[in-house]
Amino acid sequence: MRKEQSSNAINEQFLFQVCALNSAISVISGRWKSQLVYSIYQGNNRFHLLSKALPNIAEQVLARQLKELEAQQILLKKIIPGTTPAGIVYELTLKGRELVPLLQGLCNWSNKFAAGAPVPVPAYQAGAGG
Amino acid sequence: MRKEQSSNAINEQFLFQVCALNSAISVISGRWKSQLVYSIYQGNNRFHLLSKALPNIAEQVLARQLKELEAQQILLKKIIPGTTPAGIVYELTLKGRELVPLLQGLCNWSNKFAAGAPVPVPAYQAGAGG
DNA sequence: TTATTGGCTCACAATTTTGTTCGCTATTGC
DNA sequence: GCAATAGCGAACAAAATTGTGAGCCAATAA
Repeated sequence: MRKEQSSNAINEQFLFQVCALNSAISVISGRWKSQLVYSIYQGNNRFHLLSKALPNIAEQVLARQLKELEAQQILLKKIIPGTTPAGIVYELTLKGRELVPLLQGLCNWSNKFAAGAPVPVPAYQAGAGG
Repeated sequence: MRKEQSSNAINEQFLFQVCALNSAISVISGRWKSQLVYSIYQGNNRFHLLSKALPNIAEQVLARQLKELEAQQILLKKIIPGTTPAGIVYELTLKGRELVPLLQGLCNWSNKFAAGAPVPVPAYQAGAGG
């Protein structure tokens, strides 16, 4: 549970006020979270599909992270009628869908500068070999 | 210190392998971190300037976060010669500079969907009033 | 009757992150 | 001799996140 008056929580709130960037980061920064968003985007829109796509995640953790993403309005749950036990489909909201290209941007950025990747050279240096 | 063999650490590594997205998230997700990148980008390139820009951060925490950002090659330190005590300038690397627009994207995304913001309406619904 | 399915909730333990206290460098100025 | 400056490092405490063990629902198949 949150302490609300801890320095930690106060600093978090402070950052939220400084720039919405920090709220965005806090939304996507939990373990599994952005990967879940991306997995759902790819069509793994059921609990067991996500479980299969990310074999290391415990079901309890999966449930918790999904719940948080729902609270943050990144996704929503829809009950599939006439199934037993009732199945649930996870769908990205507009907010969630618009997050995806940003995540892809981060992915590309990370790949570009990964260890072992060819060193990126600024344009004005490229070919300036002597 | 890291435990390396904890489920937590193993899962983190697992996600790093699934997609570079997860490495990117782990780079920017510490408290203060992306705000520091942005502050440096805005010209607060000295320790005391950052301290002033973010009055709530403890100096030791600031030092630690800067050190981590340096280890992740987001920024680098340059000693100002002939000053006493020796001053240090923080500069974004290419990797750091290319992170900035992604952070701005996250900021815009967050603002767009913030509570109180006008509800974004998909194009095909806009004006479909009957 | 018991196991199985799909999706969870709750409480607690393990781990990690964040903040705090103390101290250090080395020079200038009072 | 002592404070101030600019920038930290180490060790520890507080808080937050993540993982784990147990169990629940309600129908249906074995």
